[in-house]
Amino acid sequence: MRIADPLQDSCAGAATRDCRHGLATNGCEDCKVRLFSVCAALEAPELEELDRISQAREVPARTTLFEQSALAGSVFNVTEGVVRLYKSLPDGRRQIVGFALPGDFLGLALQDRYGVTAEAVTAVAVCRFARPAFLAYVDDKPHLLRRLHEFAGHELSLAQEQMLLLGRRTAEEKIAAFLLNMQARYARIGTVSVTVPLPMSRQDIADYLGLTIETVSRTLTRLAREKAVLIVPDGVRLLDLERLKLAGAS
Amino acid sequence: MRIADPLQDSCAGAATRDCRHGLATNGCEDCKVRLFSVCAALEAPELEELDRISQAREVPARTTLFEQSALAGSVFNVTEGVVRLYKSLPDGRRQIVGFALPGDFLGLALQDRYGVTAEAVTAVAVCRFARPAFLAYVDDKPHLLRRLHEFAGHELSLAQEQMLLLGRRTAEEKIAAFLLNMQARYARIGTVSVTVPLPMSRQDIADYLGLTIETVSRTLTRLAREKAVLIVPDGVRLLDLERLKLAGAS
DNA sequence: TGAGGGCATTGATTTGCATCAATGCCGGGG
DNA sequence: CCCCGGCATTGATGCAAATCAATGCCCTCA
Repeated sequence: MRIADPLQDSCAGAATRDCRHGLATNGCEDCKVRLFSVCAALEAPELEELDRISQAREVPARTTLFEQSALAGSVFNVTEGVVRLYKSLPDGRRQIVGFALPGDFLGLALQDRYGVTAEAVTAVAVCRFARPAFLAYVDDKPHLLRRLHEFAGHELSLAQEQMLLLGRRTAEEKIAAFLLNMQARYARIGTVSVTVPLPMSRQDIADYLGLTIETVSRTLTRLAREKAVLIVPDGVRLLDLERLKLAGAS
Repeated sequence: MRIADPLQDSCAGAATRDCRHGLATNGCEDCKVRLFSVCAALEAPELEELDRISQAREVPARTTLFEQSALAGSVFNVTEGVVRLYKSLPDGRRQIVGFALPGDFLGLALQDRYGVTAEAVTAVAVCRFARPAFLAYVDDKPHLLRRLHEFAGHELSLAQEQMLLLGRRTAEEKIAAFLLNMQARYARIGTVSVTVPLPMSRQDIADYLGLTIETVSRTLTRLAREKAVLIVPDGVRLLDLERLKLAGAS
């Protein structure tokens, strides 16, 4: 099966990264570069152990990786594709709390149950760790623990930023912030381009920003009409960054 | 100075808790019970070291403990009172991302800058740790690191729940969920009562739930009119829990 | 090739909450 | 005692975004 590659756009040459477990940036045969990985320096014996407890897995779009309130049996590192994380209300209302891109960890909260559901938006490749093995591996490595903790802290910061967005920003500000944020995230994993890939549906974007599909669509077309963006297949080209930053600034 | 005590309400006898640093539940002279503290078992020598790097502090209402994007120099544990944590937009819009009650930690994200501003809502007592000392103390104690990490994971879960609330719930659902949540939190620190203390202003509640003061006020009076709650000075008495849970359930 | 389903766009209309505005309550200070 | 300022409540009105509804554009598949 061919894996959809969100990195391919305008970055074909440099996009050949396939770190299997996302935990190292050096010493690992499989790893090229992963700037935002959890641990920047693991030694060879540790890496071998890591390889033993990790398991690469590829799944097609719309696959559920784990479900909210299920027993948290695995920790995942996304290596290819996009995953949506969401919570649902009994009546079907949905809030996407984040999109995981290559390099992101899932289930790191280290609680006994998952707090969200994780679904592949595109075809996805992940590296799976059995939780007990992962915990055992991590437990006597303070530098790794520290790093994981910082990672969690960063996640929390992002969540708080998203609360500000959901609670206090207008539709246009939400869209602008979302586009700029996606561009920044793709840039970090190697896709530097004014064209931001948007592999998720309008419904996903709406459920992430606390809007409806119609409002997302209208706001995007308005931004396009005003020459702030250009809507292209599966993405958006950012034209007037100043205009967007004006709306989306933190 | 007399410290305002959110625990006093209907719990006068059991409310004599004054854990100075919030990091232990046994072996510590100063500690009575702190069920949700970070570490349930620290040994005597470790506690002495902890005491050396901690510093009790009492501040009046409206004091700023730290400001968004300031260098994170301290970690705090709240021992008395209520603290609001918020982010602001340049034009003054504000989103409160959480209220810290006794036992809660502030600045645990372990990033070099604070992501939010922390202000005392009531008079507040905190235990302050210098960050470098705290990090040094914690660094070679894997069990503590683990516990801190779990703590951060829990925070993240709460943040995600709040995103669902901000993005997808109606005004009435937001208020109901808020009241039930506050009751649960006070119950955990010893105040078991149908009367939930609300030491923060309507503006604070509005900024927490992504509403306006007027909507908060109207929704509360509607709930009161419908006999779901009874509004009392500095708080709300919950009358019809079923009705509230119907609206506020996760 | 054309029926049918999924998704996005666009328009018309409604509505939940915000905004604007007035009043009331209370506590502190002269 | 009364004035004042801060906060909460309540009512009238406005508006941004939701809802309802129609259309179009791919796809896929028979």
